[in-house]
Amino acid sequence: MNFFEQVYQTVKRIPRGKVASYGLVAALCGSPRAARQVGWALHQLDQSPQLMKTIPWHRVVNSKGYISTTCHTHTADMQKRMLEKEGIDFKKNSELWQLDLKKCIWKSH
DNA sequence: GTGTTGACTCTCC
DNA sequence: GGGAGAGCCAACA
Repeated sequence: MNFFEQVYQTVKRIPRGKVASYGLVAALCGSPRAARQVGWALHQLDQSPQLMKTIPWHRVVNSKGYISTTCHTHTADMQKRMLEKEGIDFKKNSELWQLDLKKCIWKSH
């Protein structure tokens, strides 16, 4: 299993209504400092509509609770709406949407 | 095989 | 406490 697949497996385990940071997902994949690769792995989902349906990519945000996607096919606004559907509260923080990381962070185990 | 690229995070100052 | 800079690591070209 390569790193990408591990990322996908890990993200799939995030329960509804919870979020994880890139760093957390990376750590669970065995590379605590590979947060950027997690972002990249999720970026690749862009090219597999099938995987995008299966994997809750929207539950992954950066360590501050901000959405940091730059992708045109899945924008920050789209991600925010999907998370709101799952019961996660957002607040507007100087033109950026931020969620309460302390409240919805996913703790595995 | 080497250099570049990121949807990040940590450590200083 | 907040911002800037450096570090990180796997996939691509």
